[in-house]
Amino acid sequence: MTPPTDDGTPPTDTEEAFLRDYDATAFPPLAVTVDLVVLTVHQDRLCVLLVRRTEHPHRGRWALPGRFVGPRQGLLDAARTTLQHETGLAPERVHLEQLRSYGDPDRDPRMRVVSVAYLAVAPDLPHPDPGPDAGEARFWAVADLGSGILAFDHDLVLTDGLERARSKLEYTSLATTFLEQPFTIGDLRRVYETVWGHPLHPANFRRKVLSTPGFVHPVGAEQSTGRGHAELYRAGEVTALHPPLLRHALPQLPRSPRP
Amino acid sequence: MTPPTDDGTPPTDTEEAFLRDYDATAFPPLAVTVDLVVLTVHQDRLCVLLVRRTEHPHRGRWALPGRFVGPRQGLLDAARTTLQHETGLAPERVHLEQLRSYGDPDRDPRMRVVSVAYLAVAPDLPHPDPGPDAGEARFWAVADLGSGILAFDHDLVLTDGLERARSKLEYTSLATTFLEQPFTIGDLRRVYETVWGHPLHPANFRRKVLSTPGFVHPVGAEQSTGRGHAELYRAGEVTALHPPLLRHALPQLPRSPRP
DNA sequence: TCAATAGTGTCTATGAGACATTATGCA
DNA sequence: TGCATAATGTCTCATAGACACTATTGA
Repeated sequence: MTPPTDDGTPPTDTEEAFLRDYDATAFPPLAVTVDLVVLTVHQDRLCVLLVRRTEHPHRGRWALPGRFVGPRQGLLDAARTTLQHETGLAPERVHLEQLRSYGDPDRDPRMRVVSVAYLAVAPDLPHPDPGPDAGEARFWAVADLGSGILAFDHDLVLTDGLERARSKLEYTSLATTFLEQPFTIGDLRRVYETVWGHPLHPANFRRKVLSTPGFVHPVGAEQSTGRGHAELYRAGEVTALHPPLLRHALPQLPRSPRP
Repeated sequence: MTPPTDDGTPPTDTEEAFLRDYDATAFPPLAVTVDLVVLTVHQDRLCVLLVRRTEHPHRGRWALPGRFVGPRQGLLDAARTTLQHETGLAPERVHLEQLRSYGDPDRDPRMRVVSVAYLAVAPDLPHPDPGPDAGEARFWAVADLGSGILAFDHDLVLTDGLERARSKLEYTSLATTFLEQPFTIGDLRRVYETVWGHPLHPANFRRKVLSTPGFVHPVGAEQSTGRGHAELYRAGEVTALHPPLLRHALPQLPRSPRP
C-alpha cells in the first residue's frame, strides 16, 4: 500500500507523529455504500426485494435496498441495519453474506461511490413488511424483471447475487434458509426447483438429501395438509454439503400413462 | 440507498439541479484501497508476495501489496496497476479476481479505509521481479508465515485468499495458471498437492484430469527431463470443471515392497 | 542395476439416474 | 373414486478409489 499523495508533509519519525499530522481530508471525496440482494421464494416464485427511490438520482425507479455506510460503522453492520430497516425481519432468521464490491467511477452520478453488495436469503414473509419510514418496498418476482429496469448498476448486482445463490444451493445448505421450520422434503425440493428454474426428480432428490449427513433431521411429526402425508424436518447443523447436489441434473420426465 | 444527510438543501425538482447542488465534500473523509493476495508455487512450496512497508503506519512490517484507488480509477484497474508495479508480470499471464472487501472502521489507524482485496495467481517467476521503485518485495512460503506477522488485517485477507484458491482448484481450471505452458500431468498434480497440502494418487489424478473434457489438451510433444518421459499439455478452454476434483480425496498410501 | 516417475489396465464398491410400486389424504 | 404427492424399493450404468503392472530415463 503506497502512502497517499499529500504534498508538503515531510516524513516524520514515529508512527504517532505521522498519524497526528496525517491530513485525511486531502483525499478526494468518496463514499461507500452497501446494497442488498434480498431473495425469498413466494408462491413458487423467486423474488427479490426492491425499493422505489424517492430522491435523485434515478428518482421514481426501482433499486436494491441500500444505504451509505456510517463513519464508524462496519460493512456488515450497515448491511444488517438496512435489512432490519427494510424488512423488519429478525436477523437470526436471515442468511447474510458479502457478495462483492462495485467501484466503477461513473456508477453513481453524485460522486465516487463504491458499493459493497450483500446477499440475503429470507423465508417467505406473511406480509413483506417494510419499516415505518422505508418508503415503497416490495418483493418482485425475478422472472418478471427485464433488464435495464433497476437504477444504477443494480441489474449487474442482482445478476451476481442470483448466480451466487444458485451456486450455493449446490454445495451448502443455503436452501433451508428459504423455508420456515419445520418443512417437508417436498418443500425443500420446490426451493431448489424455483431457484434453479427447472424440475427435479422427486425420488432421487429425496434420497440425495436424506443420504447427506447433517443436511436435515426429522422432527418426528407429519404434515397432513396438502396432498397425502409428509414427514417434517428441520435444518441440520451442516453448512457444506458432501457430496454436493449438482445443477444440470435430474430433469423430470413426464411419466407415460400406464396401460 | 438513502440520500446523504446533507443539511439545509431543500429538495430540488430535476435530477440535473440536484446533482449541480450536491455537496460531495460534506462526507466524512474515507479512502478505498486494493490489496492483492498474489500466489505462486515455487519449488513445491505455495508462496505469497509480500512487500516491506517503508512508511507509517506499520513501517518495517510485511504487508500484502496494495495502493489507494485513484479518484477516476476502477477497482480492477487499480489491482492490475498494483500487480504490474510489484511483479512486472504481463497481465495476460496472471489470473486476477476480486476476493472480498474489508471495512472494519479501525483497520487502518490513519483514517477510515475500506479495502477491496483481489486474488492473483501467477506462474513461478524466474526472478520474483519487483518494479524499479517498488521497495523490498519478495515471495514468502505460506507455511513459513506465522499468524500476527502481517500489517493491518492482512493475516485475515491472506487466509481468505488461500481458502478461495484451494476451493477454486476443485471446480475450476485455476491450477493451470500456476504453471508455465506446456506442462505435464505430473506438474499439474504437484500444483494441486502443494496448494492443498497433501499428496494425491497419481494414476487416479491423471485419469480424472484427462477425462474432464476441455481441461487440458496434448501438444504432441514429450518432455524427457526428470525421471522417465512425460507427455506435454496446454491448458484447455474450459474454466468450470464438470465433474469437480474434490479435496479430501485420494491420500497416497505408501506402496508395500514387492517380494 | 536401481530408483523414481509416467502411463495403462483392472477390479470392486458406491452412488446417480431412471422407473415401478404402494400409501395417504383431498376433491 | 380418481388424482396428486409422499415414500420405498430396485435395476443399470458410470465412476471413484485402490492397486498391479509395464515403460522409460537418470543416477
